Amino acid sequence: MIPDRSLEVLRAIVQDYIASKEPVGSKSLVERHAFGVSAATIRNDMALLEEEDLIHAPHTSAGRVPTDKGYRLFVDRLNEVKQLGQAERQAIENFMVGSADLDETLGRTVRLLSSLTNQVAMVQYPTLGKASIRHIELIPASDTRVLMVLITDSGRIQQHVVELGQNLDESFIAELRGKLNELLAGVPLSAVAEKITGLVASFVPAKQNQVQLILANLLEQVDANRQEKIILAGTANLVKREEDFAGSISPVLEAIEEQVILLKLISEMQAEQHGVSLRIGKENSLEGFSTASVVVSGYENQGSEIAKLGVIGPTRMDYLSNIAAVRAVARYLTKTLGN
Amino acid sequence: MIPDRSLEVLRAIVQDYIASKEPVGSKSLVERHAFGVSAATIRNDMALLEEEDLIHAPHTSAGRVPTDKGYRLFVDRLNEVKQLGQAERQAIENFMVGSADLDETLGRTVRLLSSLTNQVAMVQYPTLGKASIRHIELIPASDTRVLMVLITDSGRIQQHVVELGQNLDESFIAELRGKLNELLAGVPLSAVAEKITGLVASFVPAKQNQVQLILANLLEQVDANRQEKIILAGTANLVKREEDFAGSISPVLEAIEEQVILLKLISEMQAEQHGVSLRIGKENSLEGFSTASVVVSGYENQGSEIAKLGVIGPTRMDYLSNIAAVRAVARYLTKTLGN
DNA sequence: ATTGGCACTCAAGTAGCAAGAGTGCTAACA
DNA sequence: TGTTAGCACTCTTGCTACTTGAGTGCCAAT
Repeated sequence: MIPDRSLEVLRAIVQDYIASKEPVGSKSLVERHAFGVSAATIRNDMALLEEEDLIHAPHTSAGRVPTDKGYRLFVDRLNEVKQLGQAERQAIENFMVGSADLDETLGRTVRLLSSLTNQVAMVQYPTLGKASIRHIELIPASDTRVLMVLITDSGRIQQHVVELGQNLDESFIAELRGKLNELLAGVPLSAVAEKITGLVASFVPAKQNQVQLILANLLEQVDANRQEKIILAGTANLVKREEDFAGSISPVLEAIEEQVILLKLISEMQAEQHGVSLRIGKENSLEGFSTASVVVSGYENQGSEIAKLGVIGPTRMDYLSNIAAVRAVARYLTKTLGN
Repeated sequence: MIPDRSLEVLRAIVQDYIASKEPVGSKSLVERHAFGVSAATIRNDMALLEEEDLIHAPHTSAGRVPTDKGYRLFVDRLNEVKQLGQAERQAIENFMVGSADLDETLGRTVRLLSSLTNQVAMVQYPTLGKASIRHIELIPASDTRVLMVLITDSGRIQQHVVELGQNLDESFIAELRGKLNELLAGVPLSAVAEKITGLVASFVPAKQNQVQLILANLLEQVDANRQEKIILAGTANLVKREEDFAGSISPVLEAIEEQVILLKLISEMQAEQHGVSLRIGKENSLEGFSTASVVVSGYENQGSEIAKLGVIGPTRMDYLSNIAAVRAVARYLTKTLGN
């Protein structure tokens, strides 16, 4: 087992390294922290930590840098997660107040998280897997196009324009709207497909191809809810921190431009302690993320987790602050969504 | 006046510099281009160009680099703008096909432009200043909330949720919807405010505060159309080209994160030749954009320009290709919007 | 277990040097 | 007058060698 003082040394190394971004040596360590022992003793402890693969010396005669494993131990066992300061709490309150619809709320959230952490922030749009349909509206949008609005009981509103290719007939649209709502109100999204089988046949043949079109579009929209979406903010922060990433940041940049990669990344992360999930460096299964860390938390609506949010930054990040920020923002978002 | 051959030399310098990213000297110039004269003669020409502030030597014994003024002369007088290649045209077609609503179309457009130019691309959402209302829809979204959908004759659809604070009354909503459409169908957005004065008074007192709420929201949405919006893609390209920017890119990054700055930048650019507007380096009024160039073109709907799109990159960019791409994408977008 | 001492290593900075690219100028040339 | 060759000069770049300083690892003494 690793003795207590060695763990204290590890904690000091992580803290100093995050603060200074320079490998930290035994001498500066004893200067900055009151260990009550000499540098030579610290060196012995450091040798032990190195053996355990918790720290690592980039060069024979350089100071030490925490390894991924070292960071992991640091966050898991050596620290209480900070509470946010008063100023930050205030900032959150100010930011979130007065958001009306989901788009705006999530937009504000992601910008908030980015400015709070100075990292790249991401917010995933809620998945509607468990949601059900509250109402479907069909509105003529032009001579041949109809706007379909899908409202779910999670409060999400989605709209899409369907091109019918021929002049539309108000009464027919009204009829279809009535039938759809009668059939689908309260139906979970996952059950929509089976519910509407047979609906086409209930219309006069002349209208069947239009019905077909609209239904296909409806299914597409329901499906689009499984195909998730992420919004980002603060990508500029990545560049400002470019040197913090040991290697190149291009894999990270590419991931950020590719929603699919980010979604995969997020979906693999299940909440751990504090309700927050953390992947440090090589813990990320993703190739090229070996110098990046990801902090993610789920947020909820009506008691169940609907999506996730988090930040991406260099492994050399301030884990405690970032975890605190992600957790706090997730809570506020949950609260905001609950109205 | 500057002799023809000197201008040829300028063209050659710009081309070589864009290709190699290295200052270009007299010797390599005669090797790569068949001028039919010796390097010494070229040197004389270069001295002339330098006197005119068209090129500049970073160091006494280095090659020359075009100045902003040099680039300007190059694009204005020394070249035909390229036509896009077959492959690129095909890419545009493929990209744009099958976009249904405005959001999606613009989203595709901006990604297309980014991948075509390998620069940061931006697309401004259409301003609806001249548009008029086609239809207003009010849809109950939950017990106390109503969804307001605003459809304009430019095909744009906007939706917003209004919180009424008390249980809503279907027949009242229907009445309001009827009155609103009767009053506002075909009315230009700019005239909405005056049209609805007095509408509140036509309702029974018990409903007036709800009407007030909804109308306030309607006006807000109409106003939100003046407050413009820009979407971006390919910010990662900026980082890849970081070295291409002489100084730091942080001002550019900040501008990109701040919609307001971008909007200001764009709004100052009026179309010049080829329907494309170009600002090179210090021509940008914006502080910190002295190493960036911006290429912008307007796009149209129903014959009038409704918004702009373009790219941002280092002054050392391939102007001809980028201008061609921006122009082509703007045309395709105009075509797509015209259905 | 801790400590002081000491030899050793390595990165980073500095100085000197040679090579190469490019310039400006001048004098000759067509 | 425009063009050219030649040449001295400048400046960057890369290389090498050297020094310095931070930091280590080990050992013998406490």
